[in-house]
Formats: sequence, C-alpha cells, structure tokens
Amino acid sequence: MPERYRDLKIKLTPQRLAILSYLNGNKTHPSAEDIYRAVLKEFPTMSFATVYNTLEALKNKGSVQEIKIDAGKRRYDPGSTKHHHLICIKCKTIVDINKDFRLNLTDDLTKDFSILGNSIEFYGVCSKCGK
Amino acid sequence: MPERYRDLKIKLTPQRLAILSYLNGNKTHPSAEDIYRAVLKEFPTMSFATVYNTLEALKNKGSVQEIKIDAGKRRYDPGSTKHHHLICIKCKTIVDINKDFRLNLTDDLTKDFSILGNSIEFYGVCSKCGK
DNA sequence: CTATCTGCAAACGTTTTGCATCTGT
DNA sequence: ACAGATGCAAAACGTTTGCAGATAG
Repeated sequence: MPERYRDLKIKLTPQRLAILSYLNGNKTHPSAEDIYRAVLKEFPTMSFATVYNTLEALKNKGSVQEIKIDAGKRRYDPGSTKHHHLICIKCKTIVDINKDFRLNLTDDLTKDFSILGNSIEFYGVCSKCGK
Repeated sequence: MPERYRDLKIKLTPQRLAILSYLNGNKTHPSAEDIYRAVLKEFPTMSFATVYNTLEALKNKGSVQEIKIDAGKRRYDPGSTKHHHLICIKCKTIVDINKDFRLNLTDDLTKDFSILGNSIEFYGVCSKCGK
C-alpha cells in the first residue's frame, strides 16, 4: 500500500497512511474533524496537529485541495484533478463537476493580473431537499 | 439618509446607519474587524456583537454577501448585484468582476438539482505581487 | 543518524452567546 | 409599550504553535 504514495516524497508514517487511505476516493469533502474522527478509531492517540500537518503536506504536493465552501470550517478534497462544485444550499451536499469551462476575462484585468485558474461554485437545491 | 434604507425593514439604529454608510459603495471587501474598527471611531462603545448582528440582518435581506475566500476570516461585500471575484493569491486583494458567464451543466445534474446560480473565483497574482 | 513527524496542551483569532439595559417604531 | 438592538464579557470554535520524545528513510 505505501508504494502508491511513495512519489509524494513525504514521510509515510502509519498515521499518514491511515489519513491517505481515508481520503482515497472519498467524495464527502470531509473537514479536518471528519478526518480526525475517522482515523481516531485506528489510532486512539491521533491529534489534530497530525491531521493538519498531513493536510498541509498534501496540499503542498497538490494531492489535496482545500475547499472554502463553508464559512468557518475548511473542507478537503482528495485528488489533484481540478474540478468545480455544486452545493445544495439546504443540506450542504457537495457534488463534483468535472467539466472544463473556458472563461475569458477582459483585457484590463489580464493586464494587471496573471491569471492562474478559476474555481466555480454552482448552488442549487437537490432533489431530496426540493420536495 | 435613513430613508434610503427604510425598505430593509430592520431597526435603523445609529450604529447600523454607520455600518451601512461604511459599506455603501465600499469595494474593499472588508472583514468584520475592518467594519468594527471603522465604526469604532464614531461609536467608541461599538461591539463585535453589533457588527455581526447587523451583518446577519443584512445578509438575510440579501443586501450583503459573505465572501468565503479567506479560510478563517469572513469578508463581506455590500450590494445585491451578483458578480464574481478575482483574488491575488499573495496579497489577498479582491477585484470584482461584473460579467455574466453563461455556464451550462450536464443534464444528469440539472435533473437532480434545481440550479439557482453560480459564483466564480478567479485566482492569480496581481502586478504588485508579481514583481 | 538525523531530519522530520507525533502528540499533548496551551495559545490564537474569529465568531457566537447570555444577559441586563436601552431604543426605534 | 415592546420587539428587537446594544454592549460587555465569557465561551465556543477551528486552527496553529511550542516542544519533548519518537521514528521513517
């Protein structure tokens, strides 16, 4: 199992492997606390320091994205592929949108800024909440 | 001056009028503390409770938007007109983008969600930070 | 061997709360 | 008159930090 993460070039401690395993393929966009609680089952001494430390390392390697959807609480998205999000404004469910929208800005902006990318948040009401 | 805010249907206390006046036309996307500090000059007894209380009331009336750019600190945007943002990832300056991008989602999503809108965050490096 | 990570607890900055008093309408 | 706002201080919340001991590479 560790081999698949070897190219991250970070120290693969048991705690980190547990975090990576929890995040792998996870589509729930968990918060730091969600991750902490999940890994706590396996490592009763797990601390938030380790969760944040690991998330910071993974963010720097580009294999985890921070999602700023929830004011006051960060949520995390595994995987390095860029994508957008659709959020139900009622239940806060987040759905990934894997589509590349080409958005062009006006010249007066591109002159003053070097644009690196964009992130789109669609909001709506899911069928469950729409009833 | 109060007349222009009468249709908000909230109690127009002097403190609230000072906050509204500070926000009116403000393009700096201030944080709660920015607002607090600005209004403090006029009302030395101003408290954060009042700032947050007022922002909450204005948010509910749709005349202030909360911007979730900065994890760990909310920023606020006066006005109800929809627009997007361009953020310098270094100095966190936020520039408004008043352009309507028509973004279409795939049918499988529009079937399960009733889409209400979208919000785009462009990120880049401003000329000041790019040097 | 040693650079880095872990775990704890304390510290931090932001936001929320409880409550007595006050005030717009 | 009274529903709702203010102001204060304390508490809550998510996140960060310092540091001693442990461990992956």
